[in-house]
Amino acid sequence: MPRSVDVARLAGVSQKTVSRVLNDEPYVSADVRRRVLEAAKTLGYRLNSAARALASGRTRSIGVVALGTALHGPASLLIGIERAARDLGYALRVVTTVEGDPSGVAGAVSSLLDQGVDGIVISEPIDEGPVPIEIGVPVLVLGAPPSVAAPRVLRASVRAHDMARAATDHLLDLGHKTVHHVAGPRNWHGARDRLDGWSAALAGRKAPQPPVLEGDWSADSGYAAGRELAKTPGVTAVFAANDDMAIGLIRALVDSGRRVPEDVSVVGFDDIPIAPYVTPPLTSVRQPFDAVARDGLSLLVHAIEKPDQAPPAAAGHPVDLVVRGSTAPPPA
Amino acid sequence: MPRSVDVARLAGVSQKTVSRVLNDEPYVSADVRRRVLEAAKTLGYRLNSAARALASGRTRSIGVVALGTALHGPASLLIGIERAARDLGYALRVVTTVEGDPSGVAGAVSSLLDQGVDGIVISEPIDEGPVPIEIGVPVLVLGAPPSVAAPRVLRASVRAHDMARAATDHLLDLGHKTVHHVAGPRNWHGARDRLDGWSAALAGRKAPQPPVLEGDWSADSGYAAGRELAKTPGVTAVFAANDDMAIGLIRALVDSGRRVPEDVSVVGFDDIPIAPYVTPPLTSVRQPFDAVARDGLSLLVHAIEKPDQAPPAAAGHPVDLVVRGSTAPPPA
DNA sequence: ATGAAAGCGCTAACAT
DNA sequence: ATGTTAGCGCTTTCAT
Repeated sequence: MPRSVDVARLAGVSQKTVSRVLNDEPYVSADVRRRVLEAAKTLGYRLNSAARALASGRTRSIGVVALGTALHGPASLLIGIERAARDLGYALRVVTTVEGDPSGVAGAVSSLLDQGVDGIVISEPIDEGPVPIEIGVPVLVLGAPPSVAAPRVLRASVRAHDMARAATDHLLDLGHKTVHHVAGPRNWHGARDRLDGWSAALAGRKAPQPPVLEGDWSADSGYAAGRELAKTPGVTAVFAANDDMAIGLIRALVDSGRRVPEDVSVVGFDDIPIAPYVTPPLTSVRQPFDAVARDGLSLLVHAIEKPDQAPPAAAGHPVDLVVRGSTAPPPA
Repeated sequence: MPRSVDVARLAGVSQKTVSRVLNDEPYVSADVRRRVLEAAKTLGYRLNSAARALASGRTRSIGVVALGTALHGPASLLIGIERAARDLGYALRVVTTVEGDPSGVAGAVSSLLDQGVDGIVISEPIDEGPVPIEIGVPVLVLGAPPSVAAPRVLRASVRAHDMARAATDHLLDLGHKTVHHVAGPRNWHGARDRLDGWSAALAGRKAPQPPVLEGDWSADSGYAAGRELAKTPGVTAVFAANDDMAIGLIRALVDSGRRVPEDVSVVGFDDIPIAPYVTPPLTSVRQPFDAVARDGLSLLVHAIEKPDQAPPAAAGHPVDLVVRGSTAPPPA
């Protein structure tokens, strides 16, 4: 493997100058820069990241602690984090956790610290309690209210409460007297936020609060909830906590002889890629995973690179309700 | 941050001895070992991985190139890879690619090489063609036939062909004259393997090969295929290339007045967590993602740590067909 | 605008 | 069973 001295020799400059060029530092003449880059290319030279990390004290990498699940939301968020990190010039190191393992998050954080990351992202959709470990680098907590000890703790999340409220308000605006809710598992904070947003919307209109059905995010649990709701008199509008459940719900309603949206309107949550293609096309609220990941990571990188400056204010993404064919005014 | 000399001083030994203890090297007395570990704990000492990597030439990390999708299969495999790597004592660095980006895989590999990984896993369910970059470390290719240049190229994959064949044979064994197939997207090699296995099973029994319907992995595309099949006379058995499509397919059949499994039997593929809980419980073939990840990574780690020894033979996991309520003999 | 020298904190090779 | 001595390949600091 060629080293920077080899490049320097070939380009006829000092090793330090090679370092300058490769790090885009100022005070290098255009001619020298060109020669260095050419020499590097000729030799197939790559900067040694371990040496750089040792000398500079920074690894240019970010660690992520994520729940090991293939569910749409968590997996999409992880992908968003990777892209955002890469766009900001950071590599990503990932450690997954298992639901219900109490020491999981702390252990994962510890292994990231061993690897020497410049910052840590904790993306745990299920609240696993405080993280009992001292973290010496900035931390970004996604979704959950942070309960970690670190020099700098940032937070970013989708505005699930407002999004759920908008979904519910949309149904109320159409004239529905109230809106039923098929919630996600209680221990997911995202599910709780949606429940609260739904509840707040109903309270805001003084609409009655029907009992909540709880699913497990799967289309099938939505189907079961739909069978239940089809038996319940007076159901004209339902807000499901994710699109999969909404799709199962619609099938159950249709199987039970209720038309969607003529008899019952349904709103989902996530706006998954197939939402426009189901029958009827699903009204949903888009989860801005990429945007949240981008905003969160830019906060984190800011904290890493400019530790003494205050973090820039989070933008806050507009709620993106996508109205399609699954919602309509209630039957006359 | 404390360094190993600090630990050495506190424990009253040389710095090298600290290194020995922390690396589980032989020739350290029990007493010294205890003292060193205690001193390390007292100081809250962590090995500096950059220094270790620089001195040893190894990073103890593995890079993964994975398609950036939240679909069940790819996401599950990624999680399996992370766990397997961690169990083997390696950290994971992840780079995602975007479908259809021709230079994506090469670029991702290049960025992993810059980070200095000891080995690379390429987990791309869609064939993106050969990877035009020289890789100086062992490579594990998951699923696809490898077309990369590296000192050592390993491969691991689920036996999708045999699994599809077993699923199809199961239906033929029940007495069905033939089996229809709802395939995945043509550009996914997993979809092609399943198609081939299905086709081989039919050929093996000299059963007629009905035209194939192609879905996009979603329950909804399965539903569309089901509507189509419900119109086709003589359909008594269907093998769907994944469980989501199978579930949509069943709903479509039921919506069209066909009973499952009395009139039509359906087999899925993946054995996702909810497969036992749908109605009727879904017969499926389990994809052993964790096992494949484990096997593949142990091959890779072997190639990393013992470059001159031949790789151990891959075990090859038994096909795991889970028979549930969605399959039965054809109607009389 | 460029270069020389001095580490960063470990592991490797060689003592003892 | 333990210690000593050299680097690993960069960045940093200070000259020029």
